[in-house]
Amino acid sequence: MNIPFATIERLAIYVRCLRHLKERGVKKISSYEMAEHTRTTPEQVRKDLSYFGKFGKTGEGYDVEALLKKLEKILKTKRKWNVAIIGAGSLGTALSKYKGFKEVGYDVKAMFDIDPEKINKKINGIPVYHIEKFGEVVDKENIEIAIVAVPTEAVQDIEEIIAKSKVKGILNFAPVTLNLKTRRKIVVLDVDLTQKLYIISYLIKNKWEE
Amino acid sequence: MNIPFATIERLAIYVRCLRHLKERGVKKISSYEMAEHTRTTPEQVRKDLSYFGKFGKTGEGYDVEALLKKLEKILKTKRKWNVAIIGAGSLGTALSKYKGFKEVGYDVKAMFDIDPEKINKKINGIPVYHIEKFGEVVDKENIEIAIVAVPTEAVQDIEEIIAKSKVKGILNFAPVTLNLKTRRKIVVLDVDLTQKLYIISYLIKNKWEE
DNA sequence: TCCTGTGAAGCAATTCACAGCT
DNA sequence: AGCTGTGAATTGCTTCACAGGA
Repeated sequence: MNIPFATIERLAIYVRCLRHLKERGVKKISSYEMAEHTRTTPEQVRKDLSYFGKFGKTGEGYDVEALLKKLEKILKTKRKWNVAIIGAGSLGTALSKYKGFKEVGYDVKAMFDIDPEKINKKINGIPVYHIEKFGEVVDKENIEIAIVAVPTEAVQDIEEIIAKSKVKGILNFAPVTLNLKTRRKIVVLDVDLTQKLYIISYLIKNKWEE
Repeated sequence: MNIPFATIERLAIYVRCLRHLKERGVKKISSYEMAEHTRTTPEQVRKDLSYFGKFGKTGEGYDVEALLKKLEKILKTKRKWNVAIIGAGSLGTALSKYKGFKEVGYDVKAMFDIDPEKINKKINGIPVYHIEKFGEVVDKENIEIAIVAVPTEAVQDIEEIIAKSKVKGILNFAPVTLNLKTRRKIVVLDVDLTQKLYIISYLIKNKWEE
């Protein structure tokens, strides 16, 4: 069966939600309550889950802890992932401080830059290497995911370096489409902050002024 | 006609792409080239544009500058927007430094926090206020968009403050669903960094290990 | 009664295929 | 020949509606 991408996106939100519920000691939850917490509908919640199995009890709802475990397994989120951040500027540094990553199993093992002032020092305890060492460090530290946080001008220079490395997935904050010339499949997800603001502007205009 | 949300999302990417092309002095572009630059298909590009009018010349393609202007107008991106950042931690600070925003017309006018060490000082030239002053500053500075960059624990405290203010749109970096109890429509867009990593993990697993 | 799980229906988005312009 | 613009076909996603278990 083909699982909708939108379902995967929501699954990640369900995991987040279930974690919060577990922390607060909530034991049971229905698809109705879940939907309220995640801006969707109960039917959607049930349908999303149904792609992967039957996790609920009729008339009762879902067991928070059990469902969380199942979803984490589906998303492969239970195991640890080693991450590198390319670009030790303000965004890269902010991301390296982000506690949320480590809490859920994403461990930033290395940062990369070209500024000699930054190289061979540590930022928040994370070693900063020259970008030339990327492939080498990726191998040594078993890094599977790279976060790209470099300015637009620098993207060209790092595309080839990434393509040649063994990295499997990229979270890209640079506002350009990465052009990875490689036979391997590399998963790329874009986070374009400016795009989000554009969309907000459009939605404001169309919700407010008509 | 009802315009697909996915179309709006792509429109923002087209704008970004056209800006780059314009800077590089490119005058003409076909839907085929556009598609290559934006990870989509030529048909999709043409269909997206067709919701808003006819911008191309048969057999020739699109005029980069003219198309850019049209799309900017559609997205209301040509006019200026005043923005506030709530949370002067590392993420908020990184966002305040982000040059991309100002370049495209989003002007960060104020930041908010509760830490007395930060209040009444400036970060990157932007004044930091106590969150209590939020409504007041929003009015005075004509702020329409708020960027939420506070830790999860702090979200509860700011939800009501935002709901009461005149803000029209929110870009939310906190990994929780905002619960804005207000009659007004406020546009909320979430950027959940952890969610993105979850999705990458899933996609890696499903592209690589089967 | 309350809530899950799921085929079927309905709706939305994408892709196809081609007419038509230059 | 080359490329746009767009109805029609197709694919994909969501919502409906209800059977069935506790």
